[in-house]
Amino acid sequence: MGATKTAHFTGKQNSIATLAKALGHPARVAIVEYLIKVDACICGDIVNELPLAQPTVSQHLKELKNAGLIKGSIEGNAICYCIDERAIEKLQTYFGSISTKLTTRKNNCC
Amino acid sequence: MGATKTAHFTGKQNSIATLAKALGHPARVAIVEYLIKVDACICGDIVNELPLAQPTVSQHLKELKNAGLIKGSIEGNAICYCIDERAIEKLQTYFGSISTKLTTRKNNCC
DNA sequence: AATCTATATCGTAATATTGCAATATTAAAA
DNA sequence: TTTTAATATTGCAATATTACGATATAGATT
Repeated sequence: MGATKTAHFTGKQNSIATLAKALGHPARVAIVEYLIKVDACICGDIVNELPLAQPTVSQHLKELKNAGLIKGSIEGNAICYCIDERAIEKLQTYFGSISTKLTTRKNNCC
Repeated sequence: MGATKTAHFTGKQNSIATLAKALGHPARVAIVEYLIKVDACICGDIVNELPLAQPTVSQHLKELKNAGLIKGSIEGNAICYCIDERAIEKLQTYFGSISTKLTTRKNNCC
C-alpha cells in the first residue's frame, strides 16, 4: 500500500484534491503568488525568486503544470510560465460554494 | 533531504500550503463534503461513508484536524466532528482575492 | 463486572515527495 | 561552430504519506 485509492472517489473530488495537492507546498504557493504579482508571463526569474536549487524549482513547476495550475510555453531560449486561470477559478468556485453552504446552514453545533 | 523547507517561506504561504495539503487527498475532500452535506456535527457515520478501513479514516480525520479544517469534540462514547469555518473562509478569501487579481490584470499573454 | 461500540494508536509495508548534484538539452550569442 | 544561458532530466538519499491489521482505550449498555 501507500498509493492513494483515487478510483473510489468521484471525479470532482479527485480533481479538487489534485489542485489542492499542487498547492500543498509553500514553494508552489510562492510560485503561483509570484506569477500573479508580476502580472505577466515570466521567462526566467522564477529560480532566483525561490530559496531552492534550480532542479527543485523545475520539479515544482512541473507539478504545478501537471495539476493544471500553470501553463508553460517555449519562448526562444527560455520558457514562459503563467497562471492557468481556469484552475484558480475552479478553486474559487469550489470554496465559494462551500462557504455559502456554511453561512446559510441551520445546524451550527460546534 | 525529503523534508519541506518551510522556514524559507512566509507564514501565509505556509498556512495556505498546510490547508491545501490537507485537502490534497480525495478521501479528505470527501470527508469535508460529507460534513457540509449533512449540515451538522457528525458522531459516527464517517467511517461508513468512505471506502477505507477505520484506522485509515481515523488518520485522515487527524490530519484534517491538525490542519485546522475540522473540529472534533467528545460526545459520550463517540466523537463529534464538524467543519471549522475559519479554515474554509481563509481558503475562500485567498482564492477569491487571487481570482480578482487575475480578472483585473492587464497582461494576459498566454 | 463483562460486553459492546466507537475511535485511536501502533507497527509496518508500499509508495510518494522533497531536494540537490551531476548531467543533458536546446536555442541564442559570440 | 564553440560558448553561454536557461531549463529539464537523471539518479539518489532522506523523509513523508497512504493504507491496514492488530491492538488499545474509553464510555455506554447489559
